[in-house]
Amino acid sequence: MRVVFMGTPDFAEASLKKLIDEGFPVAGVFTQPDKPKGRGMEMSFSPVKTLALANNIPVYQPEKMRDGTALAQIKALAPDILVVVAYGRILPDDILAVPKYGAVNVHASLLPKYRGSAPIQWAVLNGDRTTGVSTMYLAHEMDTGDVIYTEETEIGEQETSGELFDRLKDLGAALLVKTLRDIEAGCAPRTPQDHAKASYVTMLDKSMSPIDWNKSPRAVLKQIYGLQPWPVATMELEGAVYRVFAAEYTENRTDKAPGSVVSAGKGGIEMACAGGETLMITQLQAPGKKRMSAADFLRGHPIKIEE
RNA sequence: CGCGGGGUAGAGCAGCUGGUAGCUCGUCGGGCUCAUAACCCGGAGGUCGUUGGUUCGAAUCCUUCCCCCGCAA
Repeated sequence: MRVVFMGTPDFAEASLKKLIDEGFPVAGVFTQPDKPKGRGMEMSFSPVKTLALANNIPVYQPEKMRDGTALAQIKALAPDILVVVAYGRILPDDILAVPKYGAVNVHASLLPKYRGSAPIQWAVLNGDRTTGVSTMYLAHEMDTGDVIYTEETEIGEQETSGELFDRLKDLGAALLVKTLRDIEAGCAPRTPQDHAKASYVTMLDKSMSPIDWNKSPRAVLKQIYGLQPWPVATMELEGAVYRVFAAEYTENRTDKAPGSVVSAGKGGIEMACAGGETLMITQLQAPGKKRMSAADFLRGHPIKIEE
């Protein structure tokens, strides 16, 4: 089964690696054009490109998908199937129609829930207990295609989006292999999505970072873990904005207004939330500093508790 | 040359209008206590990231490089 792979970030890299390891012939790889990244704006390759180069797989990085160039390249590669994982581009129908088995996609949610850009993060942010990965056929509209397989997994109470991301990319890769094998064997199921139950999620942005202490401790905690590794929840303390990385539930109650510091000690910084409940902040990062435990932070930044 | 913050005892910080360094915690020893993440007394621990320079003298001023962090992508 001759494969052409399209993808860009590490989530896609995991799937490509699995395909290579499992012996699928990958005829070519499409990935986003190189862009300057990081401090110093150095040019960098996408994880998928780096992996493809290391395996001597031809890499294609078209700027446009609809000017015919990409279509010609794909036709020349003559794939049996097109595998698209977090490529970051909408593919025109004429490209999807090239391979005889069509185009399949790995999506990090239990479709039709969480169609869109950041399904993993939103599953955490919304406090879901479980989520999963799905493989589906690509359709004209994004994430609406028929589902092939899904696999569910639990979300840890204090699991960050990044950690969940790492697990799901491997689950997705394994599910992709199963999907391709069964498609080739002709025994892959094909289940239309229940579009009435569909939900959509958008990309995260920094405006979601500031913590609203008028929410429940669990909602705040999920915000803290869901926004990692990016854009990271933030809180204001004595005039400065801190990035918050970890928190623990408490049994305590307080009369103080949400957002007040209830206590600050070795256990962390205890903040008042909605309904008199509190949440213990245990790891944060001051501007220009590395992230550190709240206890370490307090040694150099004693906090005055207002009665 | 994308913009900016920072590198000082094990940890977190202060000192930075130049005169060989201080705070909190930790650690070690002793004391007090039924007891303690409590309290008291005492001790150890730092070539102040690196290179060169200015100076009678630099953590403090200028310079080289390294590393960390945020923004932007």
